[in-house]
Amino acid sequence: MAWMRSETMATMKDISKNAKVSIATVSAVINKSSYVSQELTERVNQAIQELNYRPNAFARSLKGKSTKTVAAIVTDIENPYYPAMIKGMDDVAIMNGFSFILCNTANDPKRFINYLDLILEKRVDGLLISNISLREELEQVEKRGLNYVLLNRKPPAYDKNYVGINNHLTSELSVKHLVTLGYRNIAYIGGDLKISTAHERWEGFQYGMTEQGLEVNASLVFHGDYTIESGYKHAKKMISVQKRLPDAICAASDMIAFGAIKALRESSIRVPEDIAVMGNDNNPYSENFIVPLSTIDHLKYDMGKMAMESLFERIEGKERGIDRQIILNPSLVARVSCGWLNRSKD
Amino acid sequence: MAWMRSETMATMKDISKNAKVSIATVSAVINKSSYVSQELTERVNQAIQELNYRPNAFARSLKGKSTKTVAAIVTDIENPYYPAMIKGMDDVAIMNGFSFILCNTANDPKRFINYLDLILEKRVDGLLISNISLREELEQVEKRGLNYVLLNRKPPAYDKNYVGINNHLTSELSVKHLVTLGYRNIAYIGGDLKISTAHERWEGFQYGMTEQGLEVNASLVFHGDYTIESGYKHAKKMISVQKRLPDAICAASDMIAFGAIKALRESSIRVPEDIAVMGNDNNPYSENFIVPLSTIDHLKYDMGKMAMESLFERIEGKERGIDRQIILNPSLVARVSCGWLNRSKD
DNA sequence: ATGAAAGCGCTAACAT
DNA sequence: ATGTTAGCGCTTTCAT
Repeated sequence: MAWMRSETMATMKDISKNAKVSIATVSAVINKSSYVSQELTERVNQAIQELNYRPNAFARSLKGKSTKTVAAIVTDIENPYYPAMIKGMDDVAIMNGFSFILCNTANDPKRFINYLDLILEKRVDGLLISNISLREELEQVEKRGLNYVLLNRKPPAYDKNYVGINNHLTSELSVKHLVTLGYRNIAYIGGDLKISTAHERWEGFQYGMTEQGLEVNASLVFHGDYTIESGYKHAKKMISVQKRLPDAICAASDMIAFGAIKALRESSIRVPEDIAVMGNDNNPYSENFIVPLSTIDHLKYDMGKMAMESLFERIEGKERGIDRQIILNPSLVARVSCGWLNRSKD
Repeated sequence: MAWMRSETMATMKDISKNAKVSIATVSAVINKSSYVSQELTERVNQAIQELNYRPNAFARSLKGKSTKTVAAIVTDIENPYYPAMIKGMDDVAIMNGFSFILCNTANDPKRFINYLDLILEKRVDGLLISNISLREELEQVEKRGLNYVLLNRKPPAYDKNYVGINNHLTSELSVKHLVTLGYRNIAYIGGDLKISTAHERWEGFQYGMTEQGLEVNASLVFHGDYTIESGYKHAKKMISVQKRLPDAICAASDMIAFGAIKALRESSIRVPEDIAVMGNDNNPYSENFIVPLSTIDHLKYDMGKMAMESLFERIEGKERGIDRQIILNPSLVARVSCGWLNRSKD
């Protein structure tokens, strides 16, 4: 009765009995690994249909080497930065006939370690990790001998398998855009400097300012984290402390920009009329934000895609697989939060 | 050399040799399945440390019954409706010590079938499916004898394992909110009626209108799909066709509302001053949308969570597991797109 | 308290 | 062209 939920699925043995052939023949038919006569092939296929047979992937990879499985550990699937990235990974995995285990740590370091062990037990062929900032976390990965590539964030001075975007350039682009539009007195609200991307964006900001012949005003620099709350808090502080507001804010993430704009609006300061705000990362929310946010796009889908491709090169190349870093270039997305016209300010 | 990426990991046999005990003893130590002397236990643990051993989950579930794995098939991980739902599922899976395979079909029916077979081959213990609308798709699942629970959407007249929200009520709530605020001439822009949720929301709208003693004006009703584009298109059409606009729009999803508001703004029609717009589903974008959107919250996280809990009941209860449907109640989230005050319109 | 050995479902080398 | 058989890593009786 094919329609019944059979507690134990049919096995090759069942097929071989049903089709009155040997197990090896069944295997040969399924894997097309050697010639089998028309007749037996049919009998076997027939039996497979009848018994609703599906090979057991475990038994298979017990013998063989590969489990045809890859995994990814990401810090927060609810953060809009990641879904596109995950889709990029998944698409490539599928394309290669691999299955893909997604592990969401929800920013819990304990869950991270648990996942590492789980992945080991599942004998996964490769692992993508989005967001390792601490060298110790990386060590946990390496000491387990996992085949991995890092995504997005990386620990200090890491120079191996990594795919990310040129964060330094994101800020340069921001500054250049702002300056082109006529803004010169620019505040910076950044992320946690312990995170590589935040660090790079901050460096890029300083570099960009210098390049434009501008000075970074230390009283207009804030470091927090990539959240709405942090952007809100620091903008509030800036508003209350400064007698004269800067004419632009360069935020290190769109979330920060959202928070800053909220704070600004609460004080009836208009964006972009009174002050320009530049985001960074092109969050899917940004286009339709209260004020459509000018920002820097990060090619998140491609990041995931290329990271997975890179991982597959390592998997294919077995032990070898030369370490390499892929750095994607960001691009400017001009919307309305920075205005469009050259305004002259006294 | 523990730091080396060993192509083949240590096995129980290796441990047993290293610790000079039998394989059975190793197994007993690892699973605490029978008493082992202090001394041997230590020797075994020692060897496990040294060889960096991790049990092979495959071999394990080859013998035993359960693979300790669940899967979920979702239609679109990039749609902001789902990440929270997925997190709910994942959290419960983790809690139960199961691993969780996420399958994203990207709305591709072929990928759906492929995933079904994959899941079968991996001998997954249970499956969650968000978004089956077609009876034929369900049949594919059932004929494979999979242990599943449906989420969010369901095929017509489906009365088995399902977790969703009361879509009928979402529209009732919308209408009631609108009417309370003084709106009476209400347009409806809905989704694809072949989708259960869209159908239910449309039914709920009609019911709600009647309940409020209002008539549904057929020329103000549009059915499309849950996208920005669809909302935009139908609002445009309405604007161009109607000599006199309704005083409110009830949209069947936040995306539709976004699109409608876009169209409205393009025609310099203000929201909520000139027309109120009500969303549905409380998309994470909505709070900070161009005009913060009043909408109906869907408890997406809980949907995922409860669906997974329901699935575990089925897994635990083996073959049994009574079929049941869990319907969550939505709630109103009043923001600015519908205004706050009772306005009198002639 | 410990160990030997059978067997889970499959693949692949070897026989026939 | 087809079948026999030895493992893969582990769990689990069953002996000792």
